[in-house]
Amino acid sequence: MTDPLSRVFSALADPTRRDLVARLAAGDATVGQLAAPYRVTVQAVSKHVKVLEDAGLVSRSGDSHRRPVHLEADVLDLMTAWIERYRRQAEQRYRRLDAVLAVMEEETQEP
Amino acid sequence: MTDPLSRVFSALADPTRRDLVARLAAGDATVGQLAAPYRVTVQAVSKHVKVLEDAGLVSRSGDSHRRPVHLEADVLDLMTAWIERYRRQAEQRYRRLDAVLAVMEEETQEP
DNA sequence: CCCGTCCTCAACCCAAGGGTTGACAACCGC
DNA sequence: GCGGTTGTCAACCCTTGGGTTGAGGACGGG
Repeated sequence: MTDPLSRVFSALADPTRRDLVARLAAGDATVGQLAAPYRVTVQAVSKHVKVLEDAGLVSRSGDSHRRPVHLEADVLDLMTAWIERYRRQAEQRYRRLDAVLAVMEEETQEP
Repeated sequence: MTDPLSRVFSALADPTRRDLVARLAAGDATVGQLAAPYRVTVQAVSKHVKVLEDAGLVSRSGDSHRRPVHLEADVLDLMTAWIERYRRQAEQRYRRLDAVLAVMEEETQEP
């Protein structure tokens, strides 16, 4: 599971991590702030943040100890690009099928 | 992990399953046809298809034994909706930050 | 300078996931 | 109706993943 897309999808497969992303969309935050609302330990949240970081969804620019976690929204586009590609392809198939059905309908009406 | 969004993200976290989706976007196919290109056993592919089905990404309308697997593209919108929501929110934050910086710039120029 | 706070690393536990083999049910062609 | 093809179920292996506790490292405010 070394490919970037798998990491991103896998990172967002967890509800806690999706919640982290949702909250980080509203602004940067430290690990402590992020961990506060949950009942899990700070260590667990730290792990989650690391997973998000490895997926490129999040960054911590500073080298300080109490550095804020920052959402990297660009990576989200990677997913949307993948998804949209196949959604559109499938949609096109439907349209083509509709066209075929329309032609068939026409042909039955004038033999 | 019972929530739909987690299931969808988790389903697409696997490269093989993403490939299945990609191929199904081009048209329906049976499990056998789907399994052919891979080196894993048919049972493994059958499992993958079941995961996609549980996530709602795929359906098998017929009750026949050799029923074709069909991509349900609508579910992909569920993900895009989630992603876009937070991507835009983050984007807005940037714009607001830019606005603030612009105002600060202006104020320094006319004291 | 030093104490408390904040965070991470390490080791471990248990559940879930992807893979395999083996058996078996259901269908199709004949 | 029978034999081969096609797909799924079941049991099992091993790895990954989320969680915990325990220890320890690095700052920051006094």
